[in-house]
Amino acid sequence: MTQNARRPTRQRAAVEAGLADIDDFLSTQDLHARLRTQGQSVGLATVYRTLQAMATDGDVDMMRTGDGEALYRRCSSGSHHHHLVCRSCGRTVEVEGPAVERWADKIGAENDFSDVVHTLEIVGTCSGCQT
Amino acid sequence: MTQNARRPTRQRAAVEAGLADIDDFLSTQDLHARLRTQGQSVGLATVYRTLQAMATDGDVDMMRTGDGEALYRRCSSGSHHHHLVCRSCGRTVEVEGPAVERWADKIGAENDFSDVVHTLEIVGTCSGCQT
DNA sequence: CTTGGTTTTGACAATCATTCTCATTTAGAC
DNA sequence: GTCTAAATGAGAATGATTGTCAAAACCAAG
Repeated sequence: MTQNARRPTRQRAAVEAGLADIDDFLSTQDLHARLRTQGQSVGLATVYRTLQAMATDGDVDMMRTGDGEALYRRCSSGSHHHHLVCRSCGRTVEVEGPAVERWADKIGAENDFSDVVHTLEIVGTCSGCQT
Repeated sequence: MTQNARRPTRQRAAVEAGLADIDDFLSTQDLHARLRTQGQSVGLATVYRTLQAMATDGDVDMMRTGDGEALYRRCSSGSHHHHLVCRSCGRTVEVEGPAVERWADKIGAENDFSDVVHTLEIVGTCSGCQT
């Protein structure tokens, strides 16, 4: 399914390297800015294209902020997990739920869906942000 | 937390009525267009504000398309559920997972997060769209 | 029924992430 | 080197969403 027919280019390498530096989710714009700061010259459109391609190939994790912005993070080598995010300060806790994974896969199978993936996000107000 | 201090206005009623007509998810823009077609005069910004308010108050379901667009649908009388969406044709199946609800709440509580809500979406390719 | 204070609305400008365009530059194969 | 398809980049274009702010609607009190 995942066509690894992507060409290795300087820009792609830069994106991968930039992603490797960071442990958090960051937006395409952020990554682009970072690369620029580091003196790497990569076009914004290219960063968009590359991140999207990597997401489709499963090479990075992708999630969306509450207002629909796409965030990417280097794939923590297969360990699939989800996030508990504070709606106020953005603090993020990674959580795992094996049961959820199984449940999602089962639901997909029951309905004859293939290549099933799922996104799950828990949002709340963290203790530090409660008035 | 959810202030039901919203004022009943003609526009709010129109939005609610428009939503009641439809069984599917539709975008703010769509709803606005529909209302216009029906001769209802409601400003676009108002539809945005109203839908968002209703979503916060839990009066409508909200989900996001793959490209981040917000879709709303009249809340099927409080029954919280999730969606299995076909990445190709957009066909949507509603699914429920009580265990997931409990799990999400537990995770929130364990981390001292309050007002915990969660979003979960399962995406796959439905049987009709498999090459 | 007026008055006054507040909330809501609406038209339109402004934002801003993302996508598109298309000429130019590469990577890879021969 | 030569050729071709894929990749890039600069900037324009798109399009959903949000901001602005004066005018209109709501509600409670007089």
